[in-house]
Amino acid sequence: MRDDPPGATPFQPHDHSRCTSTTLAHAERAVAETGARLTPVRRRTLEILLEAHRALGAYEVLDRLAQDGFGNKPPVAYRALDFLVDQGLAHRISRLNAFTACMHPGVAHAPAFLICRGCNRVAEAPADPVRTALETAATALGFTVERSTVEALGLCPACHEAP
Amino acid sequence: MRDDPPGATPFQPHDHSRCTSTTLAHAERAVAETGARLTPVRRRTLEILLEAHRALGAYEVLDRLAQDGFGNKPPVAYRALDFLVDQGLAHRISRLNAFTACMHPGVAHAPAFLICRGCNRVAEAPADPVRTALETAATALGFTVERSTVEALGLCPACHEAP
DNA sequence: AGTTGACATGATATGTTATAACAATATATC
DNA sequence: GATATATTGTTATAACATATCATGTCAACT
Ligand SMILES: [Zn+2]
Ligand SMILES: [Zn+2]
Ligand SMILES: [Zn+2]
Ligand SMILES: [Zn+2]
Repeated sequence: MRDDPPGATPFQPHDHSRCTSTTLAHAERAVAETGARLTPVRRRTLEILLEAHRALGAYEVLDRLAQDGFGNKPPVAYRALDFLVDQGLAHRISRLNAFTACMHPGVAHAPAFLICRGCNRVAEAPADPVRTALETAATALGFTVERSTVEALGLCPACHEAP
Repeated sequence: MRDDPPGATPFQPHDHSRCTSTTLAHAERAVAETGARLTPVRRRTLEILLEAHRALGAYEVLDRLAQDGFGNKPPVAYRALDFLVDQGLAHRISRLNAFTACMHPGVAHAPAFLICRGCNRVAEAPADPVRTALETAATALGFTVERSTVEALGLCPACHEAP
């Protein structure tokens, strides 16, 4: 479980190495519980995402993996990324065709993503009210929502001040 | 301006040829007002989207354009599609990397898209409450939203009954 | 009518993102 | 240790998107 101050996001300054190690430690446990394995490629892929703190394209991830001696063919990256997404350890940012480490692993959540066009960082915002509103709109049309994507593009606090 | 019954979507049965011709007629006028031109490729592209009533990939559109004697190279489709999106006559569905004709042209709107995984049709749902909720969540983190994407995947009324 | 400039289209080439299919290897289970 | 299952590696290709330059079209101005 994370012990970040409430409202912490990649936008605020924070102890990043701790942010990374805490999440990795959680991942080990969480994955084991499901019977799956956090193998070297998968673990390294998660580290890469955590180090970046922004959305990375699959091929950016792949380059780094290859540098570390793992395979250098697309499926290597896509498989690891898909695994992390399935396990709730990473998210796919549809708008960017890219991936980012989850900042709240272990907590059931379907966040809204806030994508800063200044610094490219991505934060997760609580989206329960958003999804409720979406459900309501969909239900009015007889539509049953199974999964949904909520992404906002704009400016984070830091980039807002220094454009 | 459209005169569909309120709540009409591609999910309900409707007079589709009318749906198409009404929208095209509107497009002619709306585009002219902006000083732009609804050229043959552009018009045909809009027709293609309207006929499909679902999201089409750029290359699907391109194939149909080529069959009709237009160019068969990617930029032909992408330029026409980008034009329609700029004019508010079509929308890009991020999740599908695909495009769909706007069902409410002329009305300022930033809809939520309801994507049926059964029949692949796409409907637009009013999303004002959704965006308000998103703004609220973003503002709480000091984030300024400029554009946003709201897309839901699920089942439309028809596909819900006949799976 | 001829010139000009803005817009639009055509064509070539390339870049980017993603998956299918199969072979090789590691790991768990009996 | 034999068998089944999960994982990784590799090849090849599909699908999506853009940069760039050449050519054509049209309306405005002189
Ligand atoms: Zn998350
Ligand atoms: Zn920023
Ligand atoms: Zn629309
Ligand atoms: Zn359906």
